[in-house]
Amino acid sequence: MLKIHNSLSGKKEEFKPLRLNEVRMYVCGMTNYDYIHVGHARMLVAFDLVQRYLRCLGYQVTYVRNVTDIDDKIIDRAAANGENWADLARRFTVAMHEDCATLGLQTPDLEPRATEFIAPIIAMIKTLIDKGFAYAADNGDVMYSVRKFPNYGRLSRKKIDDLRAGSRVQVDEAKHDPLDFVMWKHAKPGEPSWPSPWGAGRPGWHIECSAMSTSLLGDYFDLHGGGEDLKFPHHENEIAQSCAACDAPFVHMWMHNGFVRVNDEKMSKSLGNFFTVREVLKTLRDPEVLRFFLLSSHYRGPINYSAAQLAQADETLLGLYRSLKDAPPQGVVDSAEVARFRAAMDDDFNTPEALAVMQSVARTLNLAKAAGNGCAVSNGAATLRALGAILGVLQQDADSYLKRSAGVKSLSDAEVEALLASRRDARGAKDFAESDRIREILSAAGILLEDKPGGRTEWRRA
RNA sequence: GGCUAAGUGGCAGAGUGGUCAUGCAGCGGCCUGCAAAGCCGUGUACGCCGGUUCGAUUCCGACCUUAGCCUCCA
Repeated sequence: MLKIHNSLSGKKEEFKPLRLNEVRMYVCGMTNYDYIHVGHARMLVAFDLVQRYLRCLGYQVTYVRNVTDIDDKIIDRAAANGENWADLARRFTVAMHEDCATLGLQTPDLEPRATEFIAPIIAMIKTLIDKGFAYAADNGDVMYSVRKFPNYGRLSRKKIDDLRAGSRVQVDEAKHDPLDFVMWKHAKPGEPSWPSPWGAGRPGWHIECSAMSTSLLGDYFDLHGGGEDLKFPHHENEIAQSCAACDAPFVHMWMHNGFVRVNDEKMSKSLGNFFTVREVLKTLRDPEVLRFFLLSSHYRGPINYSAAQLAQADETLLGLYRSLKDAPPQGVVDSAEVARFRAAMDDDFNTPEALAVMQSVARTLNLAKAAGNGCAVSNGAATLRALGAILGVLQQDADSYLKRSAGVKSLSDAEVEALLASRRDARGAKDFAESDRIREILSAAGILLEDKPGGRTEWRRA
């Protein structure tokens, strides 16, 4: 039985799809005006995992992750670059797709872009005006009247009056109430715009997600996810819009992932303490290390990003690949271990616990190796790979993974093999001084050796 | 100020009302020509103070600390 923490109730709840065997989920994706950073990667990986596991449980999943391709930041950045805003958004969307693929993310079933949904957006705004939830302001913007929506603040547990008291928002003269938010922004000269009943303009961020999600998934769907920082006001506003426009509950369960921190501070563009996925990947043996690192703590909690942490993830993952190495194929998956793994995942996607199960499978496998029990070895490897497949890790060839290095290769594979051949001769002649000398040379070049029974020597890169 | 999370052994990180997380690092051992890897063993861990309880790291309350949201943000 799958339990998911629902932000709406603040508790773990049993997950039951609204339609039999079918799960519809929407995740707030990226506004693409720059390369994605590790914080974005965490969100992306977290919901990729949710989606994978739901499929693994046999649900037919429709996973929608949007792209915001029109927005103030895109316009500003494009202007600063002297670039066309649409080109800039496209360029960084391509880059995001590359990064997603590198991180082993599965492609969402649908990836709507805001600019493709202008008509539904306008229709929804119209409905909201007709129903009295919104108004066209004097400056040409269309605003949502927050106070008209009775449950406003329910998701983020905020009271409207508290918000008002603590509000640091500069009061916009056009707003009837400082809390009201913009759904349609009138275009200033030179800005990209679309025609609308309220004049040329562009959609606000919140209405995009309301329109895209309900257009594609219906008035009431199963899961809606995003980063914790979107809970307020973005998701709160989505609820206000969608519920009011559709007269439906909108979303069954809300999921929010925790932040990536750097020195105990949120990693964010505004603080400037961010690391792009691209630059981080350059320092790693394999992109899988970053994915594994992200999986090593629970998706709702905070995770501290540091080179030391990444190094630890690398070391642990290396150990798992070492277990997998030289295992004969065609093993039988151990259903008891799968059950343990699933129990962990069923508990609100507890990946650290699931990883612990994988460690115990690895130990069993190592034990079988030591005992020379080939059958148990291949079964263990099959199990480990099957569990890894659910998380999107451990699917690579073990030997080539181990021979990969994080930095620049100082010796080619052929050079390593040549040195090993001389060392083998020296060992054969019991010239251990020479043998150790060669091992030192290799070690200095980042090549680690393992002598196996029968005079065979294996190697990997540090 | 309001609201929300969180404080676990050297580090990272789960979890639980009373036996074990797990990984990395350390220490001892087996194995090895020596290593490495692997295996076995090994740590008076649960912010502080009260309360409930036969028993609390786990439940309740206060307090302290940190982070986040209240403005764009994954």
